[in-house]
Amino acid sequence: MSVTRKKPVKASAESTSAKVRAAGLRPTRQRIALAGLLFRDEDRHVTAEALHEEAAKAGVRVSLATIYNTLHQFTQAGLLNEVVVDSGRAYFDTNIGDHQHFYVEENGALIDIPGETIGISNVPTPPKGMAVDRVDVVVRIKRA
Amino acid sequence: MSVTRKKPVKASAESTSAKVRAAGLRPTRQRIALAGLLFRDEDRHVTAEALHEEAAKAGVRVSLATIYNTLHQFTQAGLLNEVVVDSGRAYFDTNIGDHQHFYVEENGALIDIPGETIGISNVPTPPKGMAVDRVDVVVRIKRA
DNA sequence: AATCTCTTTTGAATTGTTCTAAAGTGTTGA
DNA sequence: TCAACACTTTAGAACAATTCAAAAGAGATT
Repeated sequence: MSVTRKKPVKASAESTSAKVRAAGLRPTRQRIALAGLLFRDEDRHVTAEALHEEAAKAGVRVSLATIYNTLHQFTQAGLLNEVVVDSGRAYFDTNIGDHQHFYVEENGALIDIPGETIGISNVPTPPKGMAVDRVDVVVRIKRA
Repeated sequence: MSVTRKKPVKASAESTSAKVRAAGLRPTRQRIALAGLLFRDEDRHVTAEALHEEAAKAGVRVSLATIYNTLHQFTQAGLLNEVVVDSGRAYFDTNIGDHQHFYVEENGALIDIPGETIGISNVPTPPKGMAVDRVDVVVRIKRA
């Protein structure tokens, strides 16, 4: 069977607002604008700094503090996932489904690996009283 | 069959010195002391800050900058592995063999998972011109 | 011991992120 | 519609982790 690649529908301003509201957050100018940038296209990966610049280029005036607040709120609301690949900066991923990443250490680029690609088996039972939150797989790649 | 758990031999001052030298580094007082702390016992995980404190308690005077230098040099020499589980601080692991980790987000603890436990299959081919450097698996756990 | 090179150190500098207090804005009910 | 309130945003300070730079110190080699 062919893999069903969900082509995201270009979100309208209204649906973006609705999405923010649905997340339990007030649809403020900033949040709507950032959601618009984040969920407009294909799945994407951003750092706070990168999104800040992108917003600036798009003519949206948002403070860096708000970028951080928003990224965390969206993450908490399940709209984003945080990806840990670098001790030094945080990446946020609009793809909240089960999947993994290639990480190009050289330039900090992240590339999605569809969730059904890699097989992970025999994840051991956590210590008493603990439960698995999630299993992260990062395939670090470099120039051949 | 039973898993062969290599019980590390208590490294002598001489062998520690030799280990540092073998790594292509001058066996200075600081490096020998840090190697002594790091490779004395079982496999262990440290942060720069933690090792700094530990050294202080052990009566070894080493600057934090040297801790960082040394951890990186040891890593580059293949004596340590860096583990990325937290965008915020770097962990170093004296276990340089193939294995994975449980990561307790709550308190930042790392727990080794023997390399032969988890099965990873079908790691996809990296983009043209790239090669897999390594595959990291982190099992994030939390209080049940 | 002289010399050369590699190391360590201190403290400043950077980077990424969070905090704080004040000003601003969405929402609600009269 | 507007007041009133709670939630947000903002600028800038504060922080934490790490790196850098210049000068002093210490192995190695002769």
